[in-house]
Amino acid sequence: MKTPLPFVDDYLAYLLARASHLMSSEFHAIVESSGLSLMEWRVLASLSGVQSLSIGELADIVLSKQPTVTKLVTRMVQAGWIERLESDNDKRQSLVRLTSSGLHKVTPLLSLAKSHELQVTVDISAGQLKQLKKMLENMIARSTSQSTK
Amino acid sequence: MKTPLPFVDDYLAYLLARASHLMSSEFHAIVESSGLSLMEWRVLASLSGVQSLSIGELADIVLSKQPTVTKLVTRMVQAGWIERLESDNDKRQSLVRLTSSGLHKVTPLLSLAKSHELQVTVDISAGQLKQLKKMLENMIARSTSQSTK
DNA sequence: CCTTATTATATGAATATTCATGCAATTCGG
DNA sequence: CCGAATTGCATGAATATTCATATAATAAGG
Repeated sequence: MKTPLPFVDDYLAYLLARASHLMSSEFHAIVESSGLSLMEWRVLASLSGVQSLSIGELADIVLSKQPTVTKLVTRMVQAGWIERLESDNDKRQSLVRLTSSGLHKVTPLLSLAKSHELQVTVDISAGQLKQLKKMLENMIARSTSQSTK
Repeated sequence: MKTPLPFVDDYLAYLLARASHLMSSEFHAIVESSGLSLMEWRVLASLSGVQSLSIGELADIVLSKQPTVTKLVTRMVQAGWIERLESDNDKRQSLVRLTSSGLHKVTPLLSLAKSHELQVTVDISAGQLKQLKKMLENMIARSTSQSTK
């Protein structure tokens, strides 16, 4: 039944993309019943637990381009979930933080995300999961160190 | 130096998204010098080694929505890399296959993709890499079996 | 068969993303 | 310090994606 896909089947970039897309879109079903898009969820989750982030930091974290995030943030400010504030250190920066409304919106989702992760990884042993995460972290760390060198 | 990100740091969906985004955008630098976007590369790679794929199959494989793929395919047909043909079995389907121009375009990239994978995973042992891929495949397989039940 | 539902794709309007660029604030050399 | 280069963000125009829907072909039920 399974279509053989000569190239993509064993290609790591594709497996990562597919697994990522899978987890995100499964969780999207949960997120959208809160009236949030995936990108909005990512922004709120990124902001939870920190004082504030700049547009640039946010763009890096949510894996989007700066103009995209500028406009996304504008919409989310209008929705009342986040607010802008100016930086003391660097007046070029536009900092963003959760409002209490945004915090209220994202808090239940943080738990739901964790329990979704448990569902998805139910067949993987704790040790294996730790290994998996460590390999992903290493791949990510490798690149950030390379770009610094 | 590393910003602590309370939520996303240990969240599997995020690690996958980040690792995936990383590999794709690194390879994007290679792909774009061939004048291809990432989605165009995915389409060509998906079509290489198979006779043809329908729009729907393609949309599933390249992780996009059907209308997106319909329009992407239209552009790629105009560029001469792929061609449409009609299905004998089901006249609703619009099949797509590589042209010789498309094959010519994608062939060198298939090798480059493999060698890029080797670079990215150089710090991971062969056994670990196999494990990693297996876990990703299992996650993917789990979902497709669930949606069928 | 014939009707009804379903499936595969296309398409137009609405929305979002991206590219190029501009401006203001900061940093860097000398 | 001062000018030149760089950085951070915003913005408008171009492009791409998405949603809703339409159409045609197939499948399913009686």
